Amino acid sequence: MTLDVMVAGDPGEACAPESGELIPAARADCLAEIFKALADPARVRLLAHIATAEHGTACACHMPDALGISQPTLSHHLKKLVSAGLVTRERRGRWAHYAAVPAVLDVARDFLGEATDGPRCC
Amino acid sequence: MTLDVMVAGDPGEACAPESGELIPAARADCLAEIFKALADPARVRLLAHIATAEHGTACACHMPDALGISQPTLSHHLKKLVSAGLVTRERRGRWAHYAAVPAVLDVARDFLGEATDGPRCC
DNA sequence: CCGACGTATCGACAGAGTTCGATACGTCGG
DNA sequence: CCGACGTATCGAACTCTGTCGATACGTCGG
Repeated sequence: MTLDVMVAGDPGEACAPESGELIPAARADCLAEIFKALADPARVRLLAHIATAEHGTACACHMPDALGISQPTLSHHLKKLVSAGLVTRERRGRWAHYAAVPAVLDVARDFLGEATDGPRCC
Repeated sequence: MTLDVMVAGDPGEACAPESGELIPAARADCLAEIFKALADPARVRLLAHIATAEHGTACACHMPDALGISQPTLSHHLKKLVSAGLVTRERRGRWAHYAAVPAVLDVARDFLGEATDGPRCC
């Protein structure tokens, strides 16, 4: 114990001490949850399919055929999207219709906007 | 064999045959790659830290301390961000400086914009 | 020239995610 | 009432990812 850590605190400090801001962990966790729901090609296509649907809603009956995945896999991916709050599920009779939630997508889009606009300077 | 699959092709067809459009697999794969790079709280904070830095670039020296992760873990996450094209790496002397790539972030933002704007109708 | 420093890579482990077949649940048609 | 249909869940196998300690590489200061 008490090793030779006598180098003290900060030596050179060649780079700026605090360049960028550090967003709170809660916000980072929420954003990561949204992005994690989109971290799969099948779910990206699924969201695009639902969001661009004619009436804003799309039923799941044709999706396995269109995406080339099995029905349980589709249900799994849709569950992920619903859990993340990106889409909502509504059962009409024995068909399930899904609709996108623009508010949650805006959260992710705003974050990317902050990052795209670059530093606050200039 | 030859089970009673005589139900033929399509029965009821209660829902619209083609509600939403299906984006090509290549685009979905590219978008999923970007979102996968952001599917972690540490990388979300990392990107925000880099993008909002004063000169557009941030060095990696203070990051492990700020995020509470070890140095190899930081290097791993930064490698993911660089591989996805979200940030670029530039070595100045023995320090590494990272800068965000707005063009790639715009790709993800545009996709979310399409999904947020909802269906083309109305 | 050599030690100190910042960074990247390697190996290993735990944990989560993706995929499918099989199966259970709820609903419509005859 | 019962079979057919669409959907959700379960279990299992495989892969991917996150995390760390240990270590190698390249650079600066004395």
